[in-house]
Amino acid sequence: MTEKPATAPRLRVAPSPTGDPHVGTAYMSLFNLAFARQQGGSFVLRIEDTDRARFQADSEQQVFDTLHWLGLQWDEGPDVGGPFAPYRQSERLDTYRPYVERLLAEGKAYHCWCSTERLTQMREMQQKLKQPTGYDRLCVGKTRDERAELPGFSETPVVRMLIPDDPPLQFDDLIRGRVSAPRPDDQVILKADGFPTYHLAVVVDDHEMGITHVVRGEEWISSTPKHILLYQWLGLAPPAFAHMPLLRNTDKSKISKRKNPAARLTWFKEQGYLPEALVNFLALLAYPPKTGPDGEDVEVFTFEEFSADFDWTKVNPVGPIFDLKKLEWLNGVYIRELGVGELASRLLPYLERDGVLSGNPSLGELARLEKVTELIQTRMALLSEASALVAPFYTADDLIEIADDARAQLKDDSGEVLGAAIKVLEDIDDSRSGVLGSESGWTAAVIEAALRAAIVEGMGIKPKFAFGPLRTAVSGARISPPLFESMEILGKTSTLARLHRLHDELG
RNA sequence: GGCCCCGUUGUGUAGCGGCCUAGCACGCCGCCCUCUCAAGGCGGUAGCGCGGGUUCGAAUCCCGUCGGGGCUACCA
Repeated sequence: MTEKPATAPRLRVAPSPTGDPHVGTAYMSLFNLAFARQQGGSFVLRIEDTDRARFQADSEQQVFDTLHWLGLQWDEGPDVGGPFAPYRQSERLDTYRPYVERLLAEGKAYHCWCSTERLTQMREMQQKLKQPTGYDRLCVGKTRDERAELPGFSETPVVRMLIPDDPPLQFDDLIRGRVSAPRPDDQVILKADGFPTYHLAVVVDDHEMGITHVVRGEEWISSTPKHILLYQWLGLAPPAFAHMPLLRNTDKSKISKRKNPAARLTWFKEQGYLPEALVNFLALLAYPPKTGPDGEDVEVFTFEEFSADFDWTKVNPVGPIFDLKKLEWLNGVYIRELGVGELASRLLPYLERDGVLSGNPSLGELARLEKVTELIQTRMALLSEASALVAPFYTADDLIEIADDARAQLKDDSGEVLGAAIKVLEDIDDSRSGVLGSESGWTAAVIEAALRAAIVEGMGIKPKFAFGPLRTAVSGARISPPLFESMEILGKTSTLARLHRLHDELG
């Protein structure tokens, strides 16, 4: 690990393991990382697992996997360790305890024995009376026994902040400038189960871990006064804050897994998005692209390029709608930029998943895949789209199924066209010739010339209708990779078998 | 309800008082290329929420209004 200067910034992302990793976590990680790298600082991954009710055991590993997949690498974290370990809040309970004791001793916090039922009732009443909601301080200044006399008592107390009359309600934000926030109520900082709430844990850990910049979603603006108050009470210098805009669903609400499948990070991999395309896309949300030499926007770029001149003040505070259209386009751009071999190997997991290839393809199958990949590289927006295009090349000749829409396009003369094609293709010599001899007569160019001569010129049929039936016979589909190249890859025997099959069927 | 954040074409953005008859990209539409579909090339469509100010001049500044969003938990 390289040595960081003492003044280098330290940033963190702090997801909670409560289910499928959220796209917002990747979004926050990206901006945190961009700044950390630019400044030669550190990026920390901390797991905020203080909510034992929503905790999901496999979620943490999924966070690791998805962020790794995206190439957003952290310097310190639960899996890689670091000077401020542990990086799971559930393992840091002893760290929080003295802070709570101190606040209690200094009268800045107090025990509260109010039951959940009483609290709920109180809140409902406040809402009904259109009063601001907030704890009514029934427990302030009372001992356990005094409180136990009153209704709505719970044996296990929580600890609450005693918010003063004049709490700090403004702070400076790197993105928004001077920001105001609501007056907090007496927030719980230690739950009945002994776990801290987010508000206490985040302040303590950010301090203990030397975090200099707190970058998080806009949803936290209203909680920031509580955090600043805690910093003040504990005599700590608060970090710099940057509140990122929230990603939105199409209806402008905060992006959610229920309304938007793209809120789940794992979804992108399933769908066949490239991680570099997703990262690029995320960097375009609420952030302007650079301008090229001709005044054009440069919208395709690497993380390094993004990081190089990243600037918080350029972040747009308006929450962008997460619209997949541009991401699909970007994905296509990245697919086209890949080397053919690289693309083919990235296709493998999808082809296996869709049953096109086995998990252990033969050398011959792989060689063919590379040839096919070349044909379909410009024909995909998503990696998962390859399966349908590739499948005919790995299907036995007598198992090619003719799709309904392809069959519907066959015309009365399709049989004759197929017959003519068969006749002329049979005459092409596909034997390897010459001593150096890798050349065969069975090439796309030769095939095309023969077919054109026989059908287009010989029969006077327009190319579109001349080749349609052949495409259907060879691929079983209305849309396919280029026909002549496909025939070359399939080989003479296979091509003729498929033509014969449809020809015979049409009578 | 209260408090807070925000408001440029369908989407992402540029614009920071005159260079704006508002630029770029994606999308969409059309044309070209063409064996299908893509890719590629060319062209087109569409926007400053509204109302007041300030100013010689406002998308840009101020106020109001409307609209959207967030928070308002012993969730993060």
